[in-house]
Amino acid sequence: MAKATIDDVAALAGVSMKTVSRVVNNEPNVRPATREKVEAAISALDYRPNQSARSLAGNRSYLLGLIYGHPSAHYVLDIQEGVLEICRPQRYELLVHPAIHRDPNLINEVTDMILEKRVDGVMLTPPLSDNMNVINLLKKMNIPFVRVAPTENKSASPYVETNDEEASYDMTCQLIALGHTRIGFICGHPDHRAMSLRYEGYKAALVENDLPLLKNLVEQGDNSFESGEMCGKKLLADAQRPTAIFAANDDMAAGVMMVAHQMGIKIPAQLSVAGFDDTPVAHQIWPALTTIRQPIRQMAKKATDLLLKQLKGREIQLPASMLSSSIISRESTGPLIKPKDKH
Amino acid sequence: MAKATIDDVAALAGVSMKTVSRVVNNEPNVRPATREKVEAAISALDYRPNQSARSLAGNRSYLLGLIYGHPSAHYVLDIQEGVLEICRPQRYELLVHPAIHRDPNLINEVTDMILEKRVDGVMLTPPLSDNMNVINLLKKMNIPFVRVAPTENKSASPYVETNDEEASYDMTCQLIALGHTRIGFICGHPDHRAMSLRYEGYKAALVENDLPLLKNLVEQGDNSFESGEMCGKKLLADAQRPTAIFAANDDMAAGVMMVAHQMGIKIPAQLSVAGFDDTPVAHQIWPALTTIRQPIRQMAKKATDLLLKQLKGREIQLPASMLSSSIISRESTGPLIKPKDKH
DNA sequence: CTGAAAGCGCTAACAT
DNA sequence: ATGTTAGCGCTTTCAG
Repeated sequence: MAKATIDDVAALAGVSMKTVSRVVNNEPNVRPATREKVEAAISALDYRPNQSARSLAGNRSYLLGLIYGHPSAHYVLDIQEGVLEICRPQRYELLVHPAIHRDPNLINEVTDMILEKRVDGVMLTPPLSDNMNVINLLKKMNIPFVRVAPTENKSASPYVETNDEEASYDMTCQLIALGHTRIGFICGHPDHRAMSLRYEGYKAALVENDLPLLKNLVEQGDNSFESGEMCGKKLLADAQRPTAIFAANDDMAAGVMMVAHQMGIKIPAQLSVAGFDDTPVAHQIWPALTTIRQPIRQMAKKATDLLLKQLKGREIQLPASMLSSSIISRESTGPLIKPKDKH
Repeated sequence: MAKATIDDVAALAGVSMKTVSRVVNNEPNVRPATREKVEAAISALDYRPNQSARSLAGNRSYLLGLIYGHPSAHYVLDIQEGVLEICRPQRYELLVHPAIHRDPNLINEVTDMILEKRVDGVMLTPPLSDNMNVINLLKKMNIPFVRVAPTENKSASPYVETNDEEASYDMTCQLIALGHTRIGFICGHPDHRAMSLRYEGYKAALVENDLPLLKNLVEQGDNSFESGEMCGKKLLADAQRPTAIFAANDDMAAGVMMVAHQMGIKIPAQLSVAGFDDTPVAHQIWPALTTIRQPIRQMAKKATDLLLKQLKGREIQLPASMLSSSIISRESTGPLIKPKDKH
């Protein structure tokens, strides 16, 4: 059986092609009786509109582009599945594009996506949400786009965000409430601007609690497990070592825990460790890691929603949408146990 | 500036539309001089062929479908990026479809992908590589497909595979060589057929080394960390507990390690633990997990290559391709330390 | 509310 | 080696 076309359906239903088109696209101005007839014909023939033809005639591709640069597989997949959950029912498909941040070829590839694949809209995830080269290109091409968790130029496009800084502040306060005053912090990759907000939250909590910001308690990592190990080693080598370490992501926190284990430092009795992201490793590691969970999938869904609304020409009055992250308390953090004081 | 079309290019180059088409598609029978003229016009206008028009006229979508059901984000992303690496240069794009194994709606969704999105070819990853409903649908629809690591009906399509069973055999032998004779095994999800090959490898190694297959040393997990914890608890509660445990994936191995830590069992001094997959958790956990790494990305690349060859009508003489997995030895396994014998 | 006609930008088949 | 002619299956535009 050859694939049915819109003409076949029209013939079977005894209407014109255009009426079938109206039914398929849920357009108004079709009498219920006519609609039913057409729908019957559609299912009888198992008719499915040919996307290529729709795209060509309608000058729309029904394709969304996702450009991602995040190193974490879970983050990416969560975003991806969130997007699909929203766009599939509206007959939009997704083209995924892994991008290496700072890749000089990126601009070319994005141009290709727009000109050749004709994507109707684009989504950017961190750290690309802050990549001005891409943002400017998208604006120049006049193609709708949304960003997930941008930290800069927020007026450039609709976006969704989460309260990274606040969550980080809360986590730090929680450590302070447990009695910790020497709290180390491991910063994330400097290219990933959202990471610096996490550091801001840490600093704000110290200030709020009249704790000094000590330079030798802050190390610069790059989001990798290995950098967590290196920073952890430096922090823990200090005679006046911290009693708690808060890393800007879970991988680095896992690195700290690895080093602590190797040095025979007990967690959480002698050292509390906290991370950020709630990746799977967080609950699989021993002891299970206290961390912060971002609403990744919800952000992706909301962002897709904003993007599709743009495509449909609706003005977006509220370009931003804030979704909350939450602290997940596990076993890697605990109350400060004072070392025996000298008498 | 409006987007240039093939007519614009033809006009500028002073040739016919068809000649431009020939150049764009790298077809033969174009004089070098003509080709150059056309290429000059193409770059002058920054012309990019409209995919929708190509698809409609050529009755091809230049779209590949990836249907995945694997629970691990890294596995999926690795596959996805491997596919893109090969298909992008050939101007094919990828449509991703997360599928819940055994979802009754799956057949409908796949039908949609084929009929509506008109994908030219499909790739199936485990455990969908063995899903006969999908395989039969694909055959009925007469659409080319490849499978990654199928375990059954290997003649149904071209495929790529890895030596799971052999790797599992090797790992078990390695544990035996370290002196272990009571080696526990945690099986994977029964729906995931490749998992049972890992069990076969374990059994084969026991037989080869004249070791008994003890029922109370084998537990049934479901690939999750939590099931690893449960099975680990059962195995370790035994008075005659195993001195080594081999889990069919890393998540379950991590579960065993968690339980061991909680019970105060030292790894690897009192218990060796091995996993399978080399997920990130394997090297982030303490002590780092001995495991097996599959050539996921290479399998995806090879599979994409096979699929594209099919699409181009070349007969595939060698439908299968075997890529080797390898053992990654880390700190979670070590020699058997005999408990002090009673005198 | 419904329909007829005219393309969208390409490729395929067949000239030349 | 190059050009001509017809569509592909829809949406759009404009008429009724």
